[in-house]
Amino acid sequence: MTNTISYEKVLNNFKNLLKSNNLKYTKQRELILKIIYENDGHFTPEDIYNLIKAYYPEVKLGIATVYRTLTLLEDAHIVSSISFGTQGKKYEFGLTEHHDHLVCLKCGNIAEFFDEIIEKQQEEIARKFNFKMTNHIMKITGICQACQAKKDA
Amino acid sequence: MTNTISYEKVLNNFKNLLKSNNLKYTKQRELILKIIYENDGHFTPEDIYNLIKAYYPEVKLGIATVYRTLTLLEDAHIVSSISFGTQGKKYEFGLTEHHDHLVCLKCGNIAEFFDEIIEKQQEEIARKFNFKMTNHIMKITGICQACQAKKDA
DNA sequence: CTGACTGCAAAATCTTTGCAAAGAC
DNA sequence: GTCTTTGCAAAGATTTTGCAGTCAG
Repeated sequence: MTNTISYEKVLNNFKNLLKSNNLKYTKQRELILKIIYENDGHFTPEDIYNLIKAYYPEVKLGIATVYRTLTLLEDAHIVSSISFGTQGKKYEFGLTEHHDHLVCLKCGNIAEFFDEIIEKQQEEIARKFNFKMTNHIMKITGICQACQAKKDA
Repeated sequence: MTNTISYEKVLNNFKNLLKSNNLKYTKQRELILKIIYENDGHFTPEDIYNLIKAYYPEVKLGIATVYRTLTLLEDAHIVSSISFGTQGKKYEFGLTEHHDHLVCLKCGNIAEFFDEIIEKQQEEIARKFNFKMTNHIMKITGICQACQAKKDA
């Protein structure tokens, strides 16, 4: 999903968040946010770790910091995650319009969509159950068009 | 969701499945299926392991067998699973009508619902993307009515 | 300076695997 | 009897935690 907020604004958001929680602004935290913002897509913590190692080899970084920062960013709703059972989670930039996912079982690619009717119905259902909805996810799994086109298997 | 198929039929399904794949019918496999069928609900592999230990203390059972059997049952669509990120999966009996879930973040309870409109829209979206849908899940997370009623925190 | 942050390695979870003994057919 | 299954314990995979040194404010 295309980013609708400038990186400048996002970074300021983040800085303010840190400041107001007595947390520190560090190079590692900034780069983790930046990588996710700039590389539109869905990444595992390890992906993010590797990307930073590749793009910014001069920066010291441990995988634990990636995990800790992702938790921080997710709590602040700056990133959001999508779970893959045993195979962990993937993270994406979260300050876009809400959307759901189509996950290809063959190539692992993730497409996004937004459907007004589904959103409305979800709210309706939560209301019906007196359920205070804080989040909702929808994931359609199957085979994407590209993989269907491939001859093999 | 209430079971609409008798245990007898389910068991026969399973036996046939085993036979036609040259697999063996064992006490452990039967009990795992039975526990899931009889205790309507959502269970972790460990839950299932503990339930069987409690109800059938005379049967020898290792947790690995639970995992192996759940994989088998899920492949056969006899059970289905719902993922909780790092915290593993929960399994439920799968030969019921399709339905989605409302997961309470406080008490972990899972409620179920079915919405025709959402189902239709999902198919519509898959069609739009030329996506061959094999599965779809929807999970609404939040606070259930009971937990909202509790005074604390 | 002071308290938060970091990397590292160890620990914790959850799940899978290797293997010899046991069991189904 | 043969080939699959099982339990156990060890190994894997992913994520979290403890800690001493480092760094931001």
